[in-house]
Amino acid sequence: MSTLKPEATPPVNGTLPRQRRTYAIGELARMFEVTPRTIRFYEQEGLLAPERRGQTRIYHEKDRVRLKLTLRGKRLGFSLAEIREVIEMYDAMPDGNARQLKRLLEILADKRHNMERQLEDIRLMQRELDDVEARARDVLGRLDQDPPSH
Amino acid sequence: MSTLKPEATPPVNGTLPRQRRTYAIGELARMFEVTPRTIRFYEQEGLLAPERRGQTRIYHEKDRVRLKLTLRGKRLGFSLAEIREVIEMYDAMPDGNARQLKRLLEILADKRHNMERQLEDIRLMQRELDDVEARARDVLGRLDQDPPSH
DNA sequence: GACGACGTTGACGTTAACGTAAAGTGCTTG
DNA sequence: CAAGCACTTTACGTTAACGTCAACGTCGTC
Repeated sequence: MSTLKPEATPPVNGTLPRQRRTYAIGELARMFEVTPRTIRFYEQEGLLAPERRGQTRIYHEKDRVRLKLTLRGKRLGFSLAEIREVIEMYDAMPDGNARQLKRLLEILADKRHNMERQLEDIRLMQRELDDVEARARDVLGRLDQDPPSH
Repeated sequence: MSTLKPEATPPVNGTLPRQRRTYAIGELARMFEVTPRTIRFYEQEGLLAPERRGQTRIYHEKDRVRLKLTLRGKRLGFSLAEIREVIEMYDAMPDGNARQLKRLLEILADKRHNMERQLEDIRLMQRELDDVEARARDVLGRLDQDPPSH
C-alpha cells in the first residue's frame, strides 16, 4: 500500500490482476484490523478453510472475501452461527436438493426482513441523534453568551 | 391493539392522551417481547430508573420510551454501556458544562459515523443477498425442469 | 548459531447479556 | 382463608466471541 515499487506496467488483461494471490494470517489480520486469534477462531467455527502448507495456513482470495463478508455480517449483528449457515448452504448450492434451496431462500428472506428493520432503526436513531445534538448545541450556545455564575 | 373497546370519545386536547400513564414490569415486557429479567437487568445497568411503589416497580411513559430506545440501540449493535453513556449525558445536559457537552457531541458524531458505515454495509449485504438468491432460484429452476437422476 | 519475527496448538480466562432457580411478599378471588 | 398470580431479591449458570499464556517449530539475517 505504501511500498513504492513501480510494479512495471499493470497487466491490462480482462481478468483480475492476480499479482498477490495468497496471504499469511498476520497479513490478513492487519488488513481487517482483527487478531490472528480471531481468524483461527473463525476457521474453528467453520467460516474459513484455508489451505495448509505444512503447518501454516495459506489464505487465498476466496478466503479473504469470506472473511470480509463475515466481518460485515458481524457488524450487522449476525452471529457467527448464522453466517456459517448461509455460507455452508451457499457452498452446497450446486448439488443441493430443492428442500435445502427453499430453506436457503427462507433464510435470505429473513435476513432481508431483518435489514429492512435495521434501516428503519437507523433512520429513527439518526433523528434521535439530530434531536439530541440540536439540544446540546442549544445549551452550549446559551452557555457561551451567558456563562454560569458557578 | 386488538381489543375493541369503544373507549368513549378520545380526548381531543392538544397534549397527549394520558389515558394509561403507568405500566407494570410484565406489561412492558410483553409489549417489547423481552422478559422481566431483561428489564430489571437494564435497570441494574443504569438504563432505567422506574418509580417504586413499595417494592414493586412502576414504569411511566418516560421509562417506556427509554426502553424502546435501548432496544433499538441494541438492534443496531450498541452495547448497553454505550447506550447508558448517551442516556446519562442526555439527562445531565441542562446543567452540563461545556466540556461534557462537547464530549456528548463527539460521541454523537461517532455514532453517526458508525451508522453511516452500517448503511453502507446493509446496501452491500443486500446486493450479496440478491446475488445468492438469484443463484439459488437459478439452480432451483434447473432442478424443476431437469430433476436429478439421483 | 543466536536472535527476533512470525507461525502453530492446546488450554484456560474473561466479558456481556441475560437465563434460571429458590425463597419470599402482596393482592384478589372463589 | 387458601390458592393463584404477579412481583421481588439473591445468587449461581450459560453462551458467544474472543483474549491470554505456555510451549514449541521455522524462517531470514546479522
